[in-house]
Amino acid sequence: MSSELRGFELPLRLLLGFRVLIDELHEELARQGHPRMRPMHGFVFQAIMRAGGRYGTTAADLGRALGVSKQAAGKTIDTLEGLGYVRPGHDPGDARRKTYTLTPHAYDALERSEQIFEDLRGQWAETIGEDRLRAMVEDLRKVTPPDAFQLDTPQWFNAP
Amino acid sequence: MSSELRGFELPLRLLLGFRVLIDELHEELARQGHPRMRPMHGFVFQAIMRAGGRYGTTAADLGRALGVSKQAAGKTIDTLEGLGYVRPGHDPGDARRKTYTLTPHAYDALERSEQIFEDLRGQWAETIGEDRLRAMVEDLRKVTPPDAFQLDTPQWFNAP
DNA sequence: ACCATATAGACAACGACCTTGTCTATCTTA
DNA sequence: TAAGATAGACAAGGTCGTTGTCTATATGGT
Repeated sequence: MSSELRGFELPLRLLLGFRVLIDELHEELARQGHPRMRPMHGFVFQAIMRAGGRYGTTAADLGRALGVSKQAAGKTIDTLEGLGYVRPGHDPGDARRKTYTLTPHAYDALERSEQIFEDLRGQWAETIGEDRLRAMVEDLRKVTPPDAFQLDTPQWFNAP
Repeated sequence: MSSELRGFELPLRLLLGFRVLIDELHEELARQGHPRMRPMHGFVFQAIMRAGGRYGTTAADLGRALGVSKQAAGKTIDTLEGLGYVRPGHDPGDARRKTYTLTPHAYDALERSEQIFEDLRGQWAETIGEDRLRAMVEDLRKVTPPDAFQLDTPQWFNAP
């Protein structure tokens, strides 16, 4: 950081911290049988779990959960289906709904992600101290919205 | 956060912290005469200052600094020129180079950004304590690369 | 001084991902 | 039972990135 731009350091370090964790996560996931999984997908998996009804999640549900159009969500689902992470189903009570549920492959990715994040967290704790790391997360919770899931990150970053 | 996804909280909070700061920055910048400025642009301004030669920065320079192709950097520069943030110049020693420099309007945006970030930082300090905030940045410095400027964030997030 | 190589920039084609709009089928509700 | 809402399919278009190609200009070895 140049000295004349001191104020930029906080946001920059937050972004870099996120990137470091996500990059290392996906390097390790690639080694563990998930080479095609993208940073976006973990968020999408969680949105699919949250947004779904009794018989699964539709593209329209997912679009609402992610803050994108149903068409965009539909294309994301097509990609995930091609990668074997979701599988189509149907809602017996509503013939319009084409639902999707996560496959065991997706749950495997989520479980491995959880383990890898815990390992990375352990490395951070070794570097900065367990108490300081706990304080960091606790403090970030105080300054961020409690239940944010509409990330829509890619577009947001340089949207019109 | 659901309890079964505890490991996701650290990266998620880092991303949300970044988003909160950037969103509030740009809301305020919009009020202060920079309504068309995008999150990407602040990074680009800094890259233009860093990457440039004696007579300014070329699209090729900027592309290298940002980690994108010279064509993509050229389009970004066209946008910034249209918004009045950069102005073309030339290098008397090299007729190939079409250089660009930041305009006073861009420096105005950078100075206002600096001030707004300091205000936001002050709000965070009130919420979590000045010492804890300083500790957070210090700790993040220990776990992130010291001099990262190849953010290429939009593409990275859901690249192929 | 000369020629091979590298680089800047312009232009074109294309791909990924998002958007809006439209259409039909199906569900819900007054 | 009819009106309105919603799901999904399809098409067209925008933004932003990519690679490839071409010309003009520098640079460096001979």
